[in-house]
This record gives sequence, C-alpha cells and structure tokens, in this order.
Amino acid sequence: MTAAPGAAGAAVDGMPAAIAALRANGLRVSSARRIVLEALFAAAGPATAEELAAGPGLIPRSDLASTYRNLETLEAIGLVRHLHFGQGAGRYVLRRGEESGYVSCRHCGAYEPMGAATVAALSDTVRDSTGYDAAFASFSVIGLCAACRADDA
Amino acid sequence: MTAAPGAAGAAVDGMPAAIAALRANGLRVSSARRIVLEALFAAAGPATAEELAAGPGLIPRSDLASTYRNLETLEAIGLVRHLHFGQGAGRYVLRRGEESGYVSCRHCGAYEPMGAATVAALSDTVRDSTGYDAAFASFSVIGLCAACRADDA
DNA sequence: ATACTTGCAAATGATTTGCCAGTGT
DNA sequence: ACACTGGCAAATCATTTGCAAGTAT
Repeated sequence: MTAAPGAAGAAVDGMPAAIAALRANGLRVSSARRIVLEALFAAAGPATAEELAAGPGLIPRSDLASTYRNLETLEAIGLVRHLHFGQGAGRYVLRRGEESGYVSCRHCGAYEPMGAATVAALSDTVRDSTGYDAAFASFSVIGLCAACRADDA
Repeated sequence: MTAAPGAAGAAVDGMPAAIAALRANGLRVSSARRIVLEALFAAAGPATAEELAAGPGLIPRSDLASTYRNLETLEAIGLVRHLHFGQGAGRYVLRRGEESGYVSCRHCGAYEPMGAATVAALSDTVRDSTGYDAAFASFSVIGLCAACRADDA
C-alpha cells in the first residue's frame, strides 16, 4: 500500500477537511474514526495508538484494534503520518504543512523535531555515500539528549 | 548499565581472547556462552538472538532466554554490540576494530555498513542542529535501497 | 439492503522474568 | 560447596488477524 487512488495527498487543516477527505476516498465516517481524528487534532505531538484510542475525553474510547486499522487507513489516504521512535510504541501525527523528522533520546524518551533543512542534509549524506533513500520522516534518529548525556558523565 | 567495571573495552580477535575477557570479568565460561560466541565469530554479519542460539552447527542450541541474557552480558563487558534495524528482531555483532553504523532497507530488509566518515558527518549534523548525541552505531538509518526504490517507481 | 466497520478474542513476534535444577570454579 | 547459569514456562508489549454483529450510506 504505497499511494491511495485519489488520495487527498497534502494536508488537513481541520475536522471538516478530514471528514471530506474520508468521503472523497469512499470511506465511511464512523464514530471510531471521528474519535481518532479528534484525538489527533487535540494531540500536542505524535501520539500512540493507545493514546488516540482514548480520544480527547477519557470516557469514549474506540477499540485498539480498530484504532490501528483506522490509523492505517488514514495513513493510506495521506491524512496521517506514522513515526517510529527507537523504543516503545509507534506514534501517529496529522500530516499538516511541512514535514520533518525527529530526534529522540534513548534514555529519557524525549524527542524533538529536526526541521526540513537538517533532514535534507542528513538524507543527502546518506544517499551520497550509500545510495539509500533515507526515511528520516518516519524513523527518528535515536541518541542522547543533552540532559541525559550530562547525567551519564 | 553503561560501563562494566574492568570491562575489556576494545575488541576481540578470536575465541581465546573472548574467553579471557569473560574470565577477566569474573564470569563463567559455560557451554551456552561458548555456543553464542562461536556463532558470533562464524556469523557473516549482524545476527539475531535466535540465529545465534542455534550456534554454527544446527543441532547444539542454547535456550533463547539464556542467549538474550548472555548477549546482554557480552555487551556489558564490551565484546558485543547490539544493533537495531527499524524492522524485526535486534541483531548482535562482535566488537572488532572500527565501529560504523548501518543503513537498512525498510522494504527488503537488506542492510549495509555506512563507514566511520559517514557516521561522523551525520552525527555532526544532528548535534549541530539539535544538541543530541546521535547513536548511529546502534540504531541504523532506515530507508529504501536503490533496488526497492526502482521497484516502487 | 449491503458492504464497510466495529469490537472482542485470540494469535504473533520479540524479549523479559521467575524459578529451580545444574554446573563451573 | 556455592554462587553463578541454564533451561523451561509464563508474562509483557505492540500490533495483527479472524469473525460475527452493527451501522453508515
């Protein structure tokens, strides 16, 4: 599953646009999907499937299995991006605006965005020396943040 | 568990040296450890715990749980390096000579070393823009190899 | 009405942990 | 002898899959 036929592609600026994207792709607007989308819009940063399944409020939750299926669907139509931090569960974010990668600390789990310029520089280095097309947008760079580096010393 | 007291540190050039390193750290030379070490010396590249548990021959195998424990021990005394490729099981290699990182293909699973110069360049870029100390030696860069990129198009 | 979806249970794959019997030293 | 290890079973964690019942359209 690489590209969806007629996928919205670009970005989503709000619930209405997301709903429209679902309809445009012939997908149904179910309550489970609404919960996940609202949780994605409410999220402060990349969230796990489990966090998203709970929704913004704590009471209404959608099944985890369904959530995984829906996140996969949303990713297929280009509304969501799936990220992998070296440790723990995968995380999902809405695809809005410019893409960038993340660095995450293998010790404390903290993470922060790297910015398009940095990602581009890293990708160029990798491509030039190995021929591989690095996926920094999906797999974060793992390392030690300044704080943990200090503790270690 | 960051550094082992009196760890051998450097590199291993053969079974005898590995055995000596175990003894130097007050660890016992058990058959299970011999199997894993021999498998590591016989391996063509980074191998999974399951592959190593089988040993070079197929018949003599050590328990998987013990193998994980032993690999952890060997890593603690600096004989082994633990690698993470984005997908699938973690892999282990003997620590001999120069360290380098790997790039691996998220599609076909292929991987290849990046070389110290490339790793240094990547690390510098990451440190300069985020302050993080990237661990390219343990977590490989994930991407698409030239072949899979071509298939995709 | 009829696919598309959900929710629940159960299966997977990778690792880890508890525990007691076995064995290097 | 005795603490360190090995082996086996069972527990975790993240994610997937099978299916029957539910529901957008």
